[in-house]
Amino acid sequence: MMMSENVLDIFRERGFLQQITFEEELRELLATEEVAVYLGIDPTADSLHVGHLMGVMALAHLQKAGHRPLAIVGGGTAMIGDPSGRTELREMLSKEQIEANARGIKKQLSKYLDFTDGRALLLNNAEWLLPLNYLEFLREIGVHFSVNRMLTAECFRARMERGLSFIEFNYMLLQAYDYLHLYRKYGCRLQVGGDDQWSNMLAGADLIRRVEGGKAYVLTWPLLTTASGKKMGKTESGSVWLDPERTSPFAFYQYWRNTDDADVEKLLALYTFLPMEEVRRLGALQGEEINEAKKVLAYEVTKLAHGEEAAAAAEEAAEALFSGGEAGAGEMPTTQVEAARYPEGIPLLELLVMTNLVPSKKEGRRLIEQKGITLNRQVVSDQGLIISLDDFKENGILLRKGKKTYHRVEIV
RNA sequence: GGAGGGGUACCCAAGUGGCCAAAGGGGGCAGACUGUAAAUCUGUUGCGUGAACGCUUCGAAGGUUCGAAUCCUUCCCCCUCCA
Repeated sequence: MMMSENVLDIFRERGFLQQITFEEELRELLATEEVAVYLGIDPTADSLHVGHLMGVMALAHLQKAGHRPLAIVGGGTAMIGDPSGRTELREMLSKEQIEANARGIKKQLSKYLDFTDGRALLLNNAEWLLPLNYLEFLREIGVHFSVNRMLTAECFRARMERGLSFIEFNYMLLQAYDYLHLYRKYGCRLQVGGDDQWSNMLAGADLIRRVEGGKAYVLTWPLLTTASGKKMGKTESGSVWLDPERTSPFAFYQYWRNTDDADVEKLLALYTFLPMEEVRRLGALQGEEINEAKKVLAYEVTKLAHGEEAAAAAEEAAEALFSGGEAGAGEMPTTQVEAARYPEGIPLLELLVMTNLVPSKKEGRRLIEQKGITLNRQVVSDQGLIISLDDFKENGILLRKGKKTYHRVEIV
């Protein structure tokens, strides 16, 4: 296999490297062979969210470099719940639920990975975890684990304070077993994941060594928080999803567009495929100019997730809205209201609640009082405002909450 | 199983009979300033068409009282120490 650049270098340069085992050996391996690489994904919903994207990008880089991604949805392990980084017992999912989620996830992964001819695989670990026999498992796998050692692992230590159930304690064994299984069946020799998975992943590589005498590697990337300390992909209103039904491409675009100055370069490196030269150039822009970089970031990431057309539309809509123009009707959340139900016109407060712009009328009143609501770009000051049906233009009316939240209302 | 401590709003945390829809902080939302950034400052932060008032809310259910987050009873959950 011929490559000009080792994936590890790409990883390092773009910020995907936190910890790694046997770096030189792994580098050599990645340079000379096609390696099957394991990434675990939690199937807690039928869609990925931005928090998953780092792993997806990592796999994409690996695939581009000629390797074979194995994305594993933890159907079996989701029935247990990973204690890492959690303070409470995770909720468990039903089998049907997990299968449905896996289908949704695969569809999204296909935008980043090539699944044709088995060049990448999406597997459900329930397939090999469910048939396990407890006694056999203990004899085969359990013997290789030292409780003393496990307790020293960071992921359990944090939980010692609050208490850890036995079922959660077993999570490490199962994930280790996954790796072993993939090693046996697919010759998988690299597991990648977020740094919180480090001990679980090491346990797997260890198990492979003990049981099969095989050599397997582990690589983690840093856990990302934004400059303002939030988890990547989380907003106040919840996760930013890849599913356009959950997070519209416009909202998705805006999420990236509103990146902290300090994060732009890092995010460009991690979440786009732009050459690093370009990433650095954009990241170096100062003051107002860095907005250019944010636009590129938003456009590129949206393009990957939703396609070029959607990205362009989102960009255009944003441009129009923030520079005072009118955006196309399809690019922002829209609510349709039956005219017949409001012969007298529609009270604005009701509309605000209806569109989910505010959770209650009380909150709506507060917003109006604080000049936070705009109707067709006019600040509203009358809390009792009733919008007459004549005010609806061709495109309906445009509500704005604060500076960035837009919502269109049409009558039908 | 035994002994002790504790469950208050989105989170942390005060409050131990009325002045409590509940201090303070964090977070959120909005405004000003800006660049759709950050920082800062201001306002706001249970619901009901403003105030008054009403309704729901201090783990759950009952009870005492003119009046309960606060007192009593039972139950549930969490933590610490012991076995």
